Amino acid sequence: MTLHPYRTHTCGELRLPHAGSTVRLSGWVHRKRDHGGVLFIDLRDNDGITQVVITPDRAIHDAASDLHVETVVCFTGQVVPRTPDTVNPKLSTGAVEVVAETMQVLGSADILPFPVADDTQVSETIRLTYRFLDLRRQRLHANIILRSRVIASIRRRMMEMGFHEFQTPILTSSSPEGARDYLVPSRLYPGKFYALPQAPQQFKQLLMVAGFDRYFQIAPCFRDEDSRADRSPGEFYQLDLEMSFVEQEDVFRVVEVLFAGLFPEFSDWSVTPPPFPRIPYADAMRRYGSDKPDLRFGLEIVDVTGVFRDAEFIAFRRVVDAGGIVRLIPVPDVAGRPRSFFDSLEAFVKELGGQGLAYLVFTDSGVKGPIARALGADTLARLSDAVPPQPGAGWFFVADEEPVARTILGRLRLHLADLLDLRTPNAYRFCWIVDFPMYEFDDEQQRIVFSHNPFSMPQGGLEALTTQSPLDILAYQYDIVCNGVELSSGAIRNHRPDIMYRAFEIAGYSNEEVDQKFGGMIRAFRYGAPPHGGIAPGIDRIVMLLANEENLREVIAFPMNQNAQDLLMGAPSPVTEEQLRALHIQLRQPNS
RNA sequence: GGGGCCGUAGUUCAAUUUGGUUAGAGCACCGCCCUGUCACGGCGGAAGUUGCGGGUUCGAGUCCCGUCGGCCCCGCCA
Repeated sequence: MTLHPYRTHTCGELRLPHAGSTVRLSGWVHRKRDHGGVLFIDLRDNDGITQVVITPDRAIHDAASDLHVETVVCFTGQVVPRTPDTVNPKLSTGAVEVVAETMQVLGSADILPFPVADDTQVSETIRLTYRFLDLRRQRLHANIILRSRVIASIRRRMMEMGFHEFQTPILTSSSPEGARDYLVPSRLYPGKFYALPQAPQQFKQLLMVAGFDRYFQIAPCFRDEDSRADRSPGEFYQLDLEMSFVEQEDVFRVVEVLFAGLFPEFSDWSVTPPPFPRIPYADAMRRYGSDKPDLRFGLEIVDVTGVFRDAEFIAFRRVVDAGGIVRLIPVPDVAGRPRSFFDSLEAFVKELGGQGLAYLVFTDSGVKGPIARALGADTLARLSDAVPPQPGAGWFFVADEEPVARTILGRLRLHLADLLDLRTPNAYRFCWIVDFPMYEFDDEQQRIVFSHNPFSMPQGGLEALTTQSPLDILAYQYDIVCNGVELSSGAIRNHRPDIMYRAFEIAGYSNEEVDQKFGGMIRAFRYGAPPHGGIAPGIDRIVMLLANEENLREVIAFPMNQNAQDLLMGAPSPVTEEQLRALHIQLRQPNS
C-alpha cells in the first residue's frame, strides 16, 4: 500500500474507528514531552492536534527527541486506542494516538523568538516582525479563519438578496474632500499621479447609472490617515453596497436583514432585533454626546439649560447667558463612593478641556455635594421635575459652550460606564444615526464645508438648498453603530446635476470645478440616472466585534503597525534611482 | 503636529518607590536523569552595553537632560 507522501489524514481527524489503520500525518511540533524512554509529540496542523508516541525501541527515537518545537515533520504509524486512564478529553483526537514507525523532517525550525503553543503576551513589534509565527498561535489563527467565514457568509447573504459583486479600479484619480490620498506616480505622464481609492464611491454610483441595480463588493479602501485601535493605517476593507430606486428605509432593511442573520451565525450574544432604533443625529449628540452611542448602558444626558436661564446659581447662569448650555448625567448608586472617585472624575473632565465638574449626590441624609447649598431649593425642585432623583444617585453637571460640553459629556458617559462596569455583557446593540447635517462651519478655514459625503442628497432637494440656511439643511445621510463602534456611513445619493452644482456651490465649488473634479459622474447623471443610495460597513470592524477583540490588528492577517510600517515586508522602503528616474521624480527630503 | 504610558537575558516579568554587595525569576535554549505524559517531572548550565547618548554623584537599571522605538489618545478620518 502506498500512502500519500505527506498525509493521509489531518491532525484533527483521527477517532476511535481509525484504530488499527496505518496513517501518515504532517504538521508542526506543538509540544514535546520527553520521558527519556517514551516520547510524546503533539503534532499540530490547521485542523487540530494529534498525539504521536515514539517508543524507545524505534530507530527514530533519538532524532525525534532532538526536534525543536515548530519544526514541520511527517510521521507514519499505526492509530491505537488510548487506555481509559490516558484518554485526553481536551483534544478532539484524544481517544487515540499514533505510534510512530517512521519520521521525516520537512522543515526544521530555529529557536523561536516567542512561544507559539502558549498564549503569553509578546510585544507587538516582535509579533509583527514574525507575523507568520503569530498567525500560527491559536487566537490569531482562529480570528483569521473567522474572518474568512464571515466574508463568505456576507457574500452568500448578499447574493441571496439579489446583489451582484463587482470589481472597481485600484489605480484611479485623486478627488477633493475626504482623507489624504495614497498617490502612485505615472511613468507615462510626468508630474501626474494615480490615487488609490478611499472608497469605490463614484464607481459604484456609475454602476447604478449603468443599470446594475444592486451592487456589492468586499472593497479595499486606502486612506493616508493616522491610526487608532479601531482604525487601521493605510488600508481597510468595506462591504460596499449600493442600490437603485430606493429610499433610506430600503437600505436599512437590507443591512438589518444582513446583520440580524450574520451576527447570530457567528456569536451567541444577543443582537438587537430589527428594526434597529433610528436616532436623529441631533438627538444622539444631545442624549449621548456622541454620533456613535454605545446603547449597552443608560446614563442618558439631560439638558437642563432652561432651568438655569433665570436661576440664582450664578456659575451656571453666566454660562447660559453667554450662549452656553448646562447638561447633567444622572448616575445610579454612586452616593456612597469615596471623595477620590469624584475627584478623579473632575480631573478626567479637566483633562478634556472642561472647566470642572459640579455634582450632587442623593443620600439618606439629604442632597450633598459642592454645589448643593449654592444651588438653592427652588432650582433643585425644578431640576427634580426634569430628572426624578433616585436615592443613592449622583448628578454630574457640565456647563460650557455646546460643542465642548457635549463632547465632554459623551466621554464622561463612556468613562463612567467603564468605572462602574455598566455595559450589558454579551450583547450587540445596533442603532441607526439619521438626519446628519449636510454642511458644517469649518472654524479653521472659516467657510462652509460638507459635513459628510458631498454626494448625499439634501433633504428637501433643490428647494432646501435655495431657501434654507445651509447649516440647517439635513442630508439623507446615515451611520450604523454597534456597541459604540461606527460600522459605516451611507447615504441616499444626489443623482441630479442641477442639485449637485448647487450643493457644491454652497461649499465653495464653481460649476467648472465640479465638472473638472467629478466630470465622469456629472456626465453620467445627464444620461438618465436612477435614484440610488447605499452604505459601506467596515469588514474589519465587523470581524473585530464578532471576535470580541479590542484592536483591529487582531483580525487582520498582515497589518501595519501604528506608524504605517509593515515590519515583515519592510514597507515602506526606498527605491532605486532608476525607478525614480523612470517616474520623473526627484526626492525632496524634509528639513531636519 | 500634540499628550499619556512603556523600553531590563531569545521572551514575559522582578529589582526603580528611598541611588549602595555579584541585576533576579518563569518559559525557551544547552547538558545529564527519567517508559504514559498531555502546560510532564528532576538536577545542573549558558544567557544582560538595563533602547541609545550625555549629565549629576564616591557610586546610576534607579535621579536629570536629550534622543530613538513601541502602544493608547487628541488633531485628522467626505
